[in-house]
Amino acid sequence: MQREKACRIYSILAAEYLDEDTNLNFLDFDNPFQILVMTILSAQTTDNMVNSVKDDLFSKYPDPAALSQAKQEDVETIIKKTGFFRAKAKNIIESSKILCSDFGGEVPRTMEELVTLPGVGRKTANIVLNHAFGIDEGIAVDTHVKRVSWRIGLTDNTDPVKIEMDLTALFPKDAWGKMNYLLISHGRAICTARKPDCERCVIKDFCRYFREQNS
DNA sequence: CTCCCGATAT
DNA sequence: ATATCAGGAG
Repeated sequence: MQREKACRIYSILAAEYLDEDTNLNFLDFDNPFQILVMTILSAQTTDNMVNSVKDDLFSKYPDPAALSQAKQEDVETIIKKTGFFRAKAKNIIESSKILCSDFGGEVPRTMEELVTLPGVGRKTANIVLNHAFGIDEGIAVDTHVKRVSWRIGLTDNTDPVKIEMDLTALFPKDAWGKMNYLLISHGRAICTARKPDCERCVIKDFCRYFREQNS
């Protein structure tokens, strides 16, 4: 994929999904601690499901100090709807302990430090860096970004790290956060996993998958 | 690679 | 009934 073509795709998607008021968030957070915890909870569930437990979770555990001392069973009950609740409860409690012991109770601002937290991989770290601190370290590659960028032909890889390298090479740095948002928006609305609605797709003329379906 | 796990769409 | 959802750890 050439940069010029990628840039064209970006422009079309931006016109479709971005306006001046778009905040680029799917998770409803108030501070870095919240976006960190909520992104850990977002694995293999919907953003709406994570947003629905926000108030119950943070009214009881508003900061790392409080969550680090929580009973795992109590946290499990609150976050159960998000799935993987035992592993996630353990991870957000343990991560809170590390925030207190190693980072002065603050969310660290580097990739290397963030991925030391249990439940935090490269995707979650990229989300925290971009949304909490406005840092474009890379592009968060989740299931939507992976599927849509592969279908379009922005990448030929299936490994998330390689996909991220392809995408960051293709787009200017100040577009990385927006590209993540655009690919997810398009993946949810049109380029769905099961039955993509190619007829209503605004970038079908640039899409490898659409071309192959009609050949 | 498997496991973690509930809610929803198809 | 089964695939899928803002993934990560072992």
